[in-house]
Amino acid sequence: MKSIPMIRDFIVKNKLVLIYGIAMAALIFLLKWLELRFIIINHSFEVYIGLIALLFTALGIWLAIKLTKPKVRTVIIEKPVYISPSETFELNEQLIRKLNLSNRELEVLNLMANGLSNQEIAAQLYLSLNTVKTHSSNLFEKMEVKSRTQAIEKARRLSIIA
Amino acid sequence: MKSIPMIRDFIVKNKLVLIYGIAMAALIFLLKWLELRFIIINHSFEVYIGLIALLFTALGIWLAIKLTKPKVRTVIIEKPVYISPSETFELNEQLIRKLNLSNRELEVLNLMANGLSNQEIAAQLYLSLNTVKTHSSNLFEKMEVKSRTQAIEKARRLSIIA
DNA sequence: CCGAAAATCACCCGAAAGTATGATCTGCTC
DNA sequence: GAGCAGATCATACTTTCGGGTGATTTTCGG
Repeated sequence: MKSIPMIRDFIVKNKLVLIYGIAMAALIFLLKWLELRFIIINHSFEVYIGLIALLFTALGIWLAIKLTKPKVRTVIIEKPVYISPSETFELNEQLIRKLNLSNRELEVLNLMANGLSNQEIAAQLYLSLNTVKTHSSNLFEKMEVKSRTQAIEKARRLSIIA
Repeated sequence: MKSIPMIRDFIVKNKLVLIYGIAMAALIFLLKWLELRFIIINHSFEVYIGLIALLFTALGIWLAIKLTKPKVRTVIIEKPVYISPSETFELNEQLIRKLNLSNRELEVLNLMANGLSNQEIAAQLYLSLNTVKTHSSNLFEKMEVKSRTQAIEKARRLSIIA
């Protein structure tokens, strides 16, 4: 019969829940007992409710903390990945065409990816700051991103830039 | 993806909460049944108590989950190294060590490189916006850059991030 | 246990980034 | 020549970033 091992397995897996359930039952019966014992506590009803609330809040906190998985120390694993120096990188022309990025927008994108600010890009391309902003705004809209860092990340992911 | 352990963790947590909720309900209904069967007492009172207990247990769980510091997870740094690595490799090692970036700073750097805003990084790491700013400021200083895009670019160039 | 480093958070402020809108100007095509 | 898209620039505005400073708490090695 498999039922015995299954039951044991169930018990092991749900040990905490079972323990808690039993504790719950005990607590509830204790409360019932208290209630019966001090049946004349009409005046301290609010105190009673408050105690219940406090108790069960603590119980919830305890439960959550108890069942939250143990803390794990942060470990830095340095994992060297050797890659070939041969430039297998190809600009994804098709993708660029699909995104419908203009030349200027691509230039701006590349300079962005090199860490240049809008002001520096403007100087590099002999444009005004406002023009760079316009290009970058249009770029973000076409790429469906909301910031230069997202644009850089997506462009790299799509192999639009090196 | 770093998010997967967190998602799994979230699911696990909720599963436990659900299990607990069901157990609670079962216990309460059992109690009610017992009460109806054998005792004649004011009904609404126990229902009220039960609801209070449920509510505040949920509150406790929520509080604990919300306020508990997230467990730190492993930071895996993949370092692509080009062939003829005898010098480049050492150089990167030295640079990384010389830059003396802390774990948190590296985490922030990686999330930055994924295009996240400071606000999003704060949410991801369960930090305040101010803390993320502090980390990024320290990061920029250590890396000798002046903006997040420069940090991303330099980190890529130095193979500190993928 | 103590001190240093790391991590956390707060407040203020200026700079940069990003949004929205509109206006020229140019080159191309129908 | 009309229409159109790209490029250019502007103004005005909101949001985000980054620097500076100071503070408390955690963590960890000696």
